[in-house]
Amino acid sequence: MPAAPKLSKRDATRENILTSALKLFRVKGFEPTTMRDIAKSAGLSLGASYYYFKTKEAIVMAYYDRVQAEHTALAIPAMRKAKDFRARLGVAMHTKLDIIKDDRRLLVAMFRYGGDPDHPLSWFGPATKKQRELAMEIFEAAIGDEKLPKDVRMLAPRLLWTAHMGMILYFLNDRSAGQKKTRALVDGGLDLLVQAFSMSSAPLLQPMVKPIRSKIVKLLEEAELVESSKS
Amino acid sequence: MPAAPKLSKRDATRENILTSALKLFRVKGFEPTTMRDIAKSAGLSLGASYYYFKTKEAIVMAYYDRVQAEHTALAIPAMRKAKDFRARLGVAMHTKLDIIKDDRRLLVAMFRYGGDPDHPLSWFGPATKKQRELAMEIFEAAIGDEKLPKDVRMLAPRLLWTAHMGMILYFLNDRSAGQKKTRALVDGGLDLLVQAFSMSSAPLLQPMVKPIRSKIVKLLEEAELVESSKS
DNA sequence: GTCTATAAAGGGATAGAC
DNA sequence: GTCTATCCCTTTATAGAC
Repeated sequence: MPAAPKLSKRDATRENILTSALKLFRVKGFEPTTMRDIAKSAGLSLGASYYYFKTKEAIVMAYYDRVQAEHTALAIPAMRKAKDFRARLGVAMHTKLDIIKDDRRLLVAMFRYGGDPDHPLSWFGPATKKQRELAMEIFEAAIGDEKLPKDVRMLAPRLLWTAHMGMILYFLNDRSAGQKKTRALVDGGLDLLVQAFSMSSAPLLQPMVKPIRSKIVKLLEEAELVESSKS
Repeated sequence: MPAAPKLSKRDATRENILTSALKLFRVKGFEPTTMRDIAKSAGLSLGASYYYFKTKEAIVMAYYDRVQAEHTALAIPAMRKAKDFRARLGVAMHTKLDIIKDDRRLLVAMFRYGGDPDHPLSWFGPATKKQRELAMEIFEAAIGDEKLPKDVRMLAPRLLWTAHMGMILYFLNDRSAGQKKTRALVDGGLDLLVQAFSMSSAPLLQPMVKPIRSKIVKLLEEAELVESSKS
């Protein structure tokens, strides 16, 4: 661990609030924890807490920024040591679960405004853009130089990001011990996915696969779910 | 239109509140509309409104019950007239969009607690079970007697329900005029889906397809995303 | 059973003083 | 930057009118 960087007073207070809030969220859940609880636990007034975090959800956002940074720091080096594509994908997904494993109660808040395009915390809005990009970089790295058709290569990071969102949704609802059902689903899902990738580039299957691939690409481009390749 | 069924006073008042609330939600959105607004607009006291709807979300739930009933009433007869599987699927999806087309602002409230297993309005909870089942019955009917492998046949309604949830999520975020991007995505998506179904049962492809199918079934059963077939 | 009126608990968010 | 006071809201509750 590097010498703890001297935190400005501002950052120290922020950190203090964040830590207190996460502790409470983990124990009581997101909704039952009030900003008054958080302020008290951090030894601050309610107003001061709002000075640092404009909304309760903003605290969860700050937590999630940290998750993303941690995920990058953990997954990228570990993937370098992984022996193949399948292994890299496993690392990408499982390290994410390792990081959030105790935080099901608080992650629900992240899913709250996904469907609401008018909300600043929408999944597709600018407030969450950096998080999306960071996450997608990890999947980018997981693919690495795996040999894939160009269009599949282009789609893959977003596909993996979407699968990873689904994984988190399943994880939130997974009451099995240690969320082992999620772990199993990830492993089985990735096996299938890798098989699909390899089929997508198998030379013998190209006559059947290629027109399907281009239909998919066209559909997603028109839906603006991926950026158009010709622009 | 059949002679308006005589509503009990209770039902008339409920209806009145619901109508007033929906009007406000459509104009102002879900969150900015207060129960006070709704009560005033319905010409009732705040207490009376709460007498009929315990929470603000309960109003949206009542709306969604109505959507489901309407969807059944609209889609089932229309599907009988449709000429084939693809057409029935198109009817199932597009009639849903027809019904909710002006209600993007209020449907966001339905997505709010989807990821939260502790919330009564969770997507997977008992409060929303009847809605899920009603929706799945429609997809059941859309499949009809289409010739499909037994395992695919079993999975298909849930697959379609999931796709339909994705459609709604896209729809909520679709700012194109008349949400025509959603319509196009549905059409293209269904074309691909039907192609996938037909490949799943094509005799020539069975050697390749069958092991994949059983892997998928096993995975979903273990994840309890479908009920086990052997029980 | 249906409703009004009213109060009050409790929480998110903000204004403005220090 | 930090605090107190305050606003407005959801929700619960109560007492009583019809």
